[in-house]
Amino acid sequence: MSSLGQPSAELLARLAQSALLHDLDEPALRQVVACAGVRKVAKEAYLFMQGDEAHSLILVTQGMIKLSQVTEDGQQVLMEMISPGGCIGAVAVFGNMPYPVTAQAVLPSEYLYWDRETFNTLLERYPRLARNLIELLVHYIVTFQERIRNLSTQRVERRLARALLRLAQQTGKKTAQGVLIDLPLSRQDLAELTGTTIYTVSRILKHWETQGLIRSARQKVEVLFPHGLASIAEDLGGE
Amino acid sequence: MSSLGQPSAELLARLAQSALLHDLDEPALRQVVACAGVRKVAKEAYLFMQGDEAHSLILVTQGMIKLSQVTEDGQQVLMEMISPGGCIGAVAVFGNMPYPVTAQAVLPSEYLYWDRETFNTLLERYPRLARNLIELLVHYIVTFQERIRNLSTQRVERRLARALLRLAQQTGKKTAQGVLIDLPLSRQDLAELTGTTIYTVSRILKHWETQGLIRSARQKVEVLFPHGLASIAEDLGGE
DNA sequence: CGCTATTTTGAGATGGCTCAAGCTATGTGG
DNA sequence: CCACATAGCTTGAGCCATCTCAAAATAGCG
Repeated sequence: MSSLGQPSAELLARLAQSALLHDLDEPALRQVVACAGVRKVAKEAYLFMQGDEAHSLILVTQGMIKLSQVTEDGQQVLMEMISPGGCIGAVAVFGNMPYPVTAQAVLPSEYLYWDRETFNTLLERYPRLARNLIELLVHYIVTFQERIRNLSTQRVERRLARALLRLAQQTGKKTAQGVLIDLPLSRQDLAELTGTTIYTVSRILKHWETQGLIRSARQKVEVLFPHGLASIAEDLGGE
Repeated sequence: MSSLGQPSAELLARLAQSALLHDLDEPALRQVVACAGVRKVAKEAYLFMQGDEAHSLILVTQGMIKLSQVTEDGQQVLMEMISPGGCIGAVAVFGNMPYPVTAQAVLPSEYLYWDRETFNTLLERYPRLARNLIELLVHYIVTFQERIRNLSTQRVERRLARALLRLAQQTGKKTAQGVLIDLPLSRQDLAELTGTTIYTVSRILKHWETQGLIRSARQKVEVLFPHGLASIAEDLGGE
């Protein structure tokens, strides 16, 4: 394991803002970080595959990680895009099960990791850490409930609008024209994220493009008029 | 608050098997239970409404509680049926937010409850409790992920088959002919659970009934041939 | 500069929704 | 104890959002 050595103040400061490590006191934070390993991965690299035995809990510090699942019959479903500060593997590590998802870097990425036992020890030593973990899990639950609501009751166009808005907020980068979703994002990804097909995604994006709501290209979507998308996402008859 | 007084050994034994309280040592269990209140509610009664401020964490001991959400545009979605041993309110209490669901008893029910502060104190005192809570949340996440997969990739018939099988397993009661899902379960409930309409549910159930897979009546479904349902649920071309 | 992955487009099929009625247990008040 | 009211369920017909499949158009990349 490539250890951290002496973490920079800058890194510590950023870690102190992550969902997992926030509000730990200074020594606790240092101690927890000292137990972690670091790793860099190239774009496209897999951190682990669905079904792998769960060695470690991961905290993303750079890049973007895509979590997806395969159904029994081989269809892909994109569960989550994890940006820096986000956490991976909690379900597997604390549910004592193999990883339920496959994790793949969609950008060059960097992360800290703790192995199961190490983290469990830390968890008992620092109640705040347990607390953070609980809140993190709760946050996942709320997100998933929302997604279930959307899938159950909304049609594709609205689900797609919501997905884009969420991504734009999570990874958006201001440009001259609007907000660029700053990662390679294929039609395939969007389809797996919203429970539809690439054909439908393509048609809807095209439609929005002619309305000037977005601009899209290969693996790229730029939101030009978030308000317009929002009014599709929330109904109430925008346009 | 109506306190428990001296809990019966029988009750304690049952509590010791619940997801929330299992594997606590005897004194811890007693202490935790001593801090709880008890309450009984009639069939149809609401424990709380979506949006209410979250006072308490609830552990169901008798009956059956239905958790549902309303979307912004007023559509109902049934999130979960909680049977004895199950826990309610964790998301709200540990996410520091109002209840994200409405909880209604579908059978005469009974439950223990702890208020937020009390439980938080207990949580710090008994690491095992925190552990259980984490596992409980993880279990929710896994369940919800599965539901998202189903909604994203499977058609209604399969989703319905899966829902019935799960319910039969959770609350099934052996009868002469098969397994009766032992609670009032309307077409409406099934529709909200699987993201479809009562019309489609009705047609599918009817179809299955002519095949002898199930027997259904007003608010009632009895699974006669689970294997048949399972082969629909898993495809692989049963029949 | 040809290859391959991605995206678009078209045409057709269809699962599931909508809406409108009719049906049937169940319970209720007279 | 009956007749009516009601909540829950079924049924039919039409429609349409979305999927499927096939094929063409693009755009990076080696």
